[in-house]
Amino acid sequence: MNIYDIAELAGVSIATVSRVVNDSPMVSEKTKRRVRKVMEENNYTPNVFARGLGLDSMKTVGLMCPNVADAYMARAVAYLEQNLKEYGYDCILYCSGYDDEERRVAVNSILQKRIDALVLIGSSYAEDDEDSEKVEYIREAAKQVPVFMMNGCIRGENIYCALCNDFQAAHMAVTELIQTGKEDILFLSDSHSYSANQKLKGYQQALRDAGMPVNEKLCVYAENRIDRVRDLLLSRNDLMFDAVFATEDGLAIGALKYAKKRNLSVPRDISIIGYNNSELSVCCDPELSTVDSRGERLCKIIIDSMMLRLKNREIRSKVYANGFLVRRETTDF
Amino acid sequence: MNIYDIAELAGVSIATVSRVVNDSPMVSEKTKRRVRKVMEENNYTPNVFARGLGLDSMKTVGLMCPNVADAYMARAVAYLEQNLKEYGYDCILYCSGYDDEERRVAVNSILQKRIDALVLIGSSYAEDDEDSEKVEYIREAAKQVPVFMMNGCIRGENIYCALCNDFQAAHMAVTELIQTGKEDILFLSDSHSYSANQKLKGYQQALRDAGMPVNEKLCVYAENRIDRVRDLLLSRNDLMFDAVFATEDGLAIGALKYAKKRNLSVPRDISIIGYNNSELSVCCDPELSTVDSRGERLCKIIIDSMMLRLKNREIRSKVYANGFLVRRETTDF
DNA sequence: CTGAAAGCGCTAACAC
DNA sequence: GTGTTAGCGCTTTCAG
Repeated sequence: MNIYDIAELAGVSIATVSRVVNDSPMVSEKTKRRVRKVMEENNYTPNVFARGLGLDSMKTVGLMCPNVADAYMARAVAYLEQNLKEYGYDCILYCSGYDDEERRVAVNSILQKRIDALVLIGSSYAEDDEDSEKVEYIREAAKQVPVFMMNGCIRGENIYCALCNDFQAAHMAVTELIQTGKEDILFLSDSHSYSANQKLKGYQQALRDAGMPVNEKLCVYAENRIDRVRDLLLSRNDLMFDAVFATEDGLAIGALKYAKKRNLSVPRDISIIGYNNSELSVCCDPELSTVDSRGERLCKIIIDSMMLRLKNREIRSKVYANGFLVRRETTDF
Repeated sequence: MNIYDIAELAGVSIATVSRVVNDSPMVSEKTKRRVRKVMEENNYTPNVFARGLGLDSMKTVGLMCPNVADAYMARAVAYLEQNLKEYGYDCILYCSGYDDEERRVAVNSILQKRIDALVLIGSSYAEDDEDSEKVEYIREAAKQVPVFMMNGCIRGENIYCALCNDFQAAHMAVTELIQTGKEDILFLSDSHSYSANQKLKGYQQALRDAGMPVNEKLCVYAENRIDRVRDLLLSRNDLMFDAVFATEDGLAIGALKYAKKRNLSVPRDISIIGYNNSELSVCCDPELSTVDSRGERLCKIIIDSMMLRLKNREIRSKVYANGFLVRRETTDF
């Protein structure tokens, strides 16, 4: 059943049918009704390919992230998909992995689908060094479609970024720790992404602002796996700390497991703050204080800007949201 | 840059270019090389829409689930996407929500994208009553594309199901509980899906097989939210139980929180078993014994069958995988 | 082994 | 308001 069939059955031309499909105002209500009736009776739906060919768009946006199995990204994808759908856009999903070459390939593949916009989810798409050659493929992509980065930041034409102000959030969280009397605060991270580095800077600045020393040794990196983190901390007898600021909830829980193994009381002997306010943070015991990094807010910003951008309106190329601390049992307050 | 440009530059006809693109054997290696060179030099990629129009396929599969933010579904989506990509298929993602009407709409929307296959993730797509009118829209969809159900089961032409043998898994888990001397085992669930009902039957059968009574009161349903479950159990003073078999890890953790609040020792006073072997199960304290419901295995089965099916081979319409118990601290063993 | 040409189903400019 | 028609870029007979 195609447009010709409908046209014939309705006794009009295909142009008219097309107009009805696109709800053009230049068709009389009467014919519209008639054509619509035929379409419904025959359960007609326009062929998306033909439509795409003509319009060079299929109303699809590409969603790309290193790994949807990650809770943070999954939440973002869920939110974006949900809302994009309401604007009539479908999503094609692409998990790129964390490897640079894989990513380049992934972006090129997804571009071939003639998506209307691309959103890159997660801070791993941007190294700290904004001008790195490594992200040239993203600038290249932006020549074809508008690129939206969630928690990443690359300066460039047609690239739009929405980020949590990680510096501010980390500063706030660490300051909180300091105020409860903690003196040796461990910075625990699993990455050197732009975002992770912002958190590090916030951590360091908070210490300086409080007139405390910044001990390089207290900055440790570990794979984001609970058992690994626990074992690593257990093995580092050289480290003395009475608080942990982790850049991911998973890391924080690793620290919690470490504390338990060491028979340390939380938060008395050791306070812990995580990041992302994920489901994990309420599973553990005691429950984890954590920074809410405003995932939903960022998604919303991205969708709103995208819709404006697709109408060729001017939009801001960089928007921040402030994180806030969710206080639970792993900190005093 | 389209097929005509390439044809001209390579000094051949568009038909030949098309053949090269599709790696047809009826082109001499020599011309193939020449054409390929031109394509690469000009960075040519065929227009997917035009291609779709001709082939009536864009090598895309539709992935549908109620909610990707759910860890189980996110993992499934991640796995499927990853592997489908290797076969040259892209994924369009559609989160349908849990409402019946939404689902119907979702399936129809996704079908309009002319996907090559549809996979329905999660047991919520199938009610226990296999012949329910409610799932007619799925049978309807199967008339257009092969439908693959992960953990759902509907009998029908062109519908293929891969499921965890939840009956067996539940039976095994509950039997384990019984063997450690537990007598009042609570069945805790959040749904009446096909899958949830299989678990219930497994639970009941295990009790019967052990010559124990099946107490209807010990079968409770709650929303899958840690705090809700905890509060619900706290409020049910009429319930006496020394073990919990939960159909989701989240529910089990709710029970764990309940135990803690009540100052019950786990697993001595109360043993707990969850379901899905999710990340949550190792976050909590003590760590959760849980049924591994073989998500990856099911995904793999689905992909393998899909590839066969798309080559018009015969495949089995229903395949089971057996679950197994991951023993951790919430049970004795 | 290669080329010419007829679609695929729709949009949009143009004519009436 | 409505119809005619020329594309959109590719696949696929059918000839040669």
